[in-house]
Amino acid sequence: MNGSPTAAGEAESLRRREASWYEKPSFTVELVIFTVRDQRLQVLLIKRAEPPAKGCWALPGGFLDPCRDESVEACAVRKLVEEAGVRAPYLEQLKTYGSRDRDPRGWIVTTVYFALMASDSVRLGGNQEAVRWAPVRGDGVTFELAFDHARILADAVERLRSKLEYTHIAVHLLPEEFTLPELQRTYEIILQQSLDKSSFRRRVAQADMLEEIPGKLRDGSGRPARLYRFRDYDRQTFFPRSISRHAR
Amino acid sequence: MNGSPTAAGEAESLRRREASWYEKPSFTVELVIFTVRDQRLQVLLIKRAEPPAKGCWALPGGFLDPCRDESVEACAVRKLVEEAGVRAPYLEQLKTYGSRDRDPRGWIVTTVYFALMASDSVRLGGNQEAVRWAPVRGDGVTFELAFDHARILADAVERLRSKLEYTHIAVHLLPEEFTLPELQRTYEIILQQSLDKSSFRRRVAQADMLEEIPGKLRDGSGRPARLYRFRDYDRQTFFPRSISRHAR
DNA sequence: TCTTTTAGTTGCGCAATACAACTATTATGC
DNA sequence: GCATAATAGTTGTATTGCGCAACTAAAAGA
Repeated sequence: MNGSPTAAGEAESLRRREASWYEKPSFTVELVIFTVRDQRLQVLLIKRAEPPAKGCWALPGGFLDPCRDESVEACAVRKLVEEAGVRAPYLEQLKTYGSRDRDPRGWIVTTVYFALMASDSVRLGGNQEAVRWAPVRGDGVTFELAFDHARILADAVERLRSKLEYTHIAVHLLPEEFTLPELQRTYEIILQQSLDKSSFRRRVAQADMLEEIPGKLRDGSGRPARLYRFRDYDRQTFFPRSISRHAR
Repeated sequence: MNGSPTAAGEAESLRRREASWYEKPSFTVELVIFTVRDQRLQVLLIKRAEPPAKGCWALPGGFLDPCRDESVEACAVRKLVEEAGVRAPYLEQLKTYGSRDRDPRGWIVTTVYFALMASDSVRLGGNQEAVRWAPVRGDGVTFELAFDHARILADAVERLRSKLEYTHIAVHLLPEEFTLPELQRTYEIILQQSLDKSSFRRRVAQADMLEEIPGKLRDGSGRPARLYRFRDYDRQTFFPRSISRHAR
């Protein structure tokens, strides 16, 4: 964007800006799409149809198109629609990965987004056999992934878990209407530990993020649970414990 | 990295990968370098010597060099040395910004890193008049910045504040040896609120991140304060309160 | 109607916290 | 030297929040 303050740096930067032979790194966008199905956290993968790593499972994504894409985020939204056939449940930038050795084709910079969606809202697009949901065990899947995608997935899982600690994003993994036991089970599946019922409900109530849907109930084998809807898609903070609490 | 699953998408992606006329977006790295000086949070800015936005203050940074830079992070480290003349106090990836309209030259993708450093460790490189520390008021500086840098700075300030809530990173804004009152004042300056002394010290003690430097004291106008050193540069977690606490 | 199953609430003991008051150690002015 | 100011650091305590377990509630099915 701008040169370094040294004269040499400026000259070099200027040369690069104007020289058409200057080789830019390639730029791609990839997605880590999570859902919870069959009592497991799952991630959407695509079988690569072209080399390199042909036949390997990989995260969906591809090259940014400066003509069609208004922004990196718009590119991610476009790929979300193309790959998973969904609109915009929850999309957040995860991190950008870029180095000389992560792809045999050379210098590639990749900005990774992670998305959350309810499993029932997914309509997988395109060739069904080249797309799959893979259950997450520990910090990744049980088989090999192309390129550095195992590392990326591990980072995404870690981010998901840590955001669960202090935000409400788990609601985006459920359908629009859900029960508190379902919400708690979602937390437990992802965090891989059971939570205390009364403490969980106290937190949810304190945060005041859900509104009850009057009258409606969802029934299973026991007493039916009340239905709730997520109220505020903008607010994110959840946790009453932070260092600001020391303020006086 | 790979094409979409549809036949049309694959063909298009293949064409792009192989066609040399395909125009990639430009890629740059920029830095938000924070320090605390004169009881204020300050950010390092550079006066642009070239158009566009010539003469405007902007965040330091520049184009990635695929020949010299091993990775995006290595590029950030290089620019940190070039611009601020420091090694590696604390460097973290903030976010990637990319859209058609953020720079008049066209599609530019920028990965922004934010760095923390002690003000006494800074040796500003190059032309002194083109480099300055600017105090942060609210979520930015009091004057205009080039491009979308005001937005980027606001995001960086927000990230810094929120990380202060649950990590130790404020220690990187202080010299290697510091006192607890200095550390607390650093938190207060950035969070813009006063904190309770005994609670603050309890937290620091619980986290067990500092080691006392025996004997040494730093004296001001009253009783001298004990000196401490940061122990562990790797660990990050700070906060005992999280939803995992509901586990049983 | 009795048992099972799941939902949802209540009450209590323990532990963490906020707040305030206290002690400690230096410099400074008389 | 002694009182005072200034800052560092500790201690005590009322309150709050939390984990835990026991309880009630509402459905299905035998």
